[in-house]
Amino acid sequence: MLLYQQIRNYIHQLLSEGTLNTGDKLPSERLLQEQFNSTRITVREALLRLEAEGLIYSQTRRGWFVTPTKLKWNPATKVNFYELAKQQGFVADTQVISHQEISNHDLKAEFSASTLHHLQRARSLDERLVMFEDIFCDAARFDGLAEHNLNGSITQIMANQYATNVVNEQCAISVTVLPDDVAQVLQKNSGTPCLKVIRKRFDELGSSVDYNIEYWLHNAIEMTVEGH
Amino acid sequence: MLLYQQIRNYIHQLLSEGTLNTGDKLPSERLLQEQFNSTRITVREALLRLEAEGLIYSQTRRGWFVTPTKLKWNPATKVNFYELAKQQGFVADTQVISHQEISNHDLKAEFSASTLHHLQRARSLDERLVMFEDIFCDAARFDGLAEHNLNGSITQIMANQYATNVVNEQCAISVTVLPDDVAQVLQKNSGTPCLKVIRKRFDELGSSVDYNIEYWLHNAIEMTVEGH
DNA sequence: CAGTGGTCTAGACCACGAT
DNA sequence: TCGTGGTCTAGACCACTGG
Repeated sequence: MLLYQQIRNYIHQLLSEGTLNTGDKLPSERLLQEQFNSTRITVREALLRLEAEGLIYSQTRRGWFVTPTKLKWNPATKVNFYELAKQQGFVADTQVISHQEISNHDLKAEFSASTLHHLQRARSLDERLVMFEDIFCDAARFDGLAEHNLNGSITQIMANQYATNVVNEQCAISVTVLPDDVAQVLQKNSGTPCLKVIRKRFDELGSSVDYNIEYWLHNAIEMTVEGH
Repeated sequence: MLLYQQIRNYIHQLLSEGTLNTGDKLPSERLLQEQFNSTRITVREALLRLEAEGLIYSQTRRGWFVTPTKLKWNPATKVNFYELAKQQGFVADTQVISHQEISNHDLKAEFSASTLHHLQRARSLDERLVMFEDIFCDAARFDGLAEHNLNGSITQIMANQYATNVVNEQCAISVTVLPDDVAQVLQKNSGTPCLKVIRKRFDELGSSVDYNIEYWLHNAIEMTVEGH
């Protein structure tokens, strides 16, 4: 059998035995290298595949760690992130990265408005950064948005402060890697795999409420969808 | 800037310029190595990230190629795979890998039946293998299933031959890598990233019709979901 | 300070694909 | 037969983390 597969199987075994548990640190690359009489290149080959598999993740220059349980999320419901996380035993947190109004946007197909809010946020579960989002919405319609607490649910602010309710939404979900600027915010290497979710949300009249782009660490989330 | 990022950017540029188009073969690893005065390890670092990004894929010992357009698929509708593919300009195909009846299954939670059909199929778009699925259903309820053409829509067979209609379904979607046996069927390396979709489908009475596990090449599919 | 992962060099052998 | 990607060796230097 291939050497990197042997190493991979070895880690698999440590995981299934319970020798390694959620959040634990793996043996260092150099230790594994010695143990298998191999080289770091080959050890990393195994570790990178385990990462793609969603079982482990790395923290730059700190080590490799066992991935915690995934958050189960249904994109077709109006989610309250905090509530959802709490139900599943996580402590959630949100931080605003930036907020500005932009006038030359390329979302003409979505918004007739010339000026949009552009809000960037990052979210974490149990202190672990797992998601980054860009939120775009009509600046005139949601005038003074920044005066509210942008760390919580935007949906709730829209409902309570602006009498705007989301009744419909479309998601497009694909697998890709974090863009470089997002990777930096989430303290990941550029090239880290992720789940990209583009959400368009509409009100009762069928006009756009907001347009969101979410990047989830692929090993932090599992999506559920119900049909019919 | 990092060398492997330079190489990655170079390929990005070839793609956006249109120098490289859908299905085209990339320059060989050794050619890129010379061009950047580097080594194959570093070139592969760049190529593997482009693969994770979904932009290119490799065919063993044939080369690296530009990924075709993704199939857009809504898991919450009753899909006819062929129809969907045709609408989007693909030629679809299905092949049965194996079919057997199993009696000691670990789907007790889903099926009270002691014996199940276990059908394995692979599907391709434009001759490119993109999906593998395991289908489980009650052997007694769908007695003689194998006598029908299993290359087409199972949903249709169930409706027409067994008066069974799916009215409800639950999907769980996550990112992982192809299991080794699946990778072999799809002619991929073990460790290739994929989208794993587990679908449970129910009839009017709320009992399980079938239980499917689908593995999609992550760069072959984009999912859409509508809510409310 | 020592230990870690991130990046990189300069080679090598192999099995398989195309021809 | 020759070119390709797949795997592997045996080192190296760097920037950062943690004690």
